[in-house]
Amino acid sequence: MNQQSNRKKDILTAALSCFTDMGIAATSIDDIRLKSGASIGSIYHHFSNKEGLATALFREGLEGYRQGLIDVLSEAQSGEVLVKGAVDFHVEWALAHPDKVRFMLYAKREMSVLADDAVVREETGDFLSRVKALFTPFIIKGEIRQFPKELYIPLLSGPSQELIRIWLSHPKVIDLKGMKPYLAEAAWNALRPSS
Amino acid sequence: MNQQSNRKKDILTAALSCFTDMGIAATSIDDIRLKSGASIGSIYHHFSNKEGLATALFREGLEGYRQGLIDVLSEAQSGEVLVKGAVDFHVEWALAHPDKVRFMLYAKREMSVLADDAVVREETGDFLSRVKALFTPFIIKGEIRQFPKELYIPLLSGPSQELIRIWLSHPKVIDLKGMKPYLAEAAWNALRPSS
DNA sequence: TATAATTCTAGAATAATATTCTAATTTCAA
DNA sequence: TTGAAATTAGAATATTATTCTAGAATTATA
Repeated sequence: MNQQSNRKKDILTAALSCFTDMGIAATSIDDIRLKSGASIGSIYHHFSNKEGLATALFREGLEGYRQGLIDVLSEAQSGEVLVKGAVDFHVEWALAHPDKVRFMLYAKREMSVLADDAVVREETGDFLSRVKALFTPFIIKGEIRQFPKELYIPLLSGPSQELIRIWLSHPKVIDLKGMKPYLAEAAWNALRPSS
Repeated sequence: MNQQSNRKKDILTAALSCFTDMGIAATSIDDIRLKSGASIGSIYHHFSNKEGLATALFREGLEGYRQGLIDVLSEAQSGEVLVKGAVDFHVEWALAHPDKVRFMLYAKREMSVLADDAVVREETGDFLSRVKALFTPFIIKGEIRQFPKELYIPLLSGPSQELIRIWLSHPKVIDLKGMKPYLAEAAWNALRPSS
């Protein structure tokens, strides 16, 4: 039970590493076999195929990010702390897991168009509901401005997300950590009441 | 000379359509052959391989977007018009070319890690220089706030970009066009002096 | 206009790679 | 201890990308 889990995790780790280095299309199952030490049969036992492997990685990353964000948001006592805390977490997560971010950002939809969207959609729906529940009280209290609901995520994380994207391409040039205060301030300015 | 160009364009069009419908990984050269009417030999005559085809599509899209943006920015007479015009163009371009946007957003880095980055980087550098030249006078005049230079693009287009991303996944649910005023206002608030 | 050179097209032949399949081996519960 | 289930292995097969050779179309040159 332990050996098995490790083997599965080894495959995921090797795959993420290969995907990061060479891109999904360019990494062969054999590359993953060599790097993970698993056999072809073992890889196909644990994952349906290359796409299934990519999907598993994607979901694993998403799950970690979402759980962390919910934890941070749950503790906020004011609208400002909520918003700035979310931005801070977002950037810190990227700094801590650059490979996962790169993979999730660039490799996602590539693999197939719908995949198992049933499950992914449900998880996404749950996540959005939970985030909404954490924002709502502050909107009602007037600490956060009211917007059409689809705008909250773009206003909150859009600039951070865009800077992270640039940072992934030019890690040496961009001081992502140093930009955190600006990003937090910008998000708060966009979401605070009036102006 | 005319027949040839058409053939090449037909291949690009068919490829974009296949990539949009099934994803890059899942479309075979044979799919592109069938949809374009070109032979395998012809496809490989015009493009080095599947990745080269994707790269050509990516560059074509980028070129169109960039040229259009430069045109819009060049006419702006004030900081506010510059910023809001840029956001407006960005969103309108997505509305007009959803397939290209989807492709560029999701399919890009997938294909290979560096590809012909020499050329792409140079083009990107030129583009950024030109954009910078259009912003600078307004920053000097004090109509646009001074920031670390890597922040302008995220603050300007981050929220729009993020909403577009969501819109591509849920086109029926999101009223992208209707959100334009909010996005323009948010960008202007982020970039205008003081607050 | 004739003809050489170049570009383009075609599809069969080949190479690379993904996936399946059968047979062990290991793990775990009874 | 034993048998069922899970896991591993790698050879066999299927799929797909790419190359190659030959011929058709176009363009340039005389």
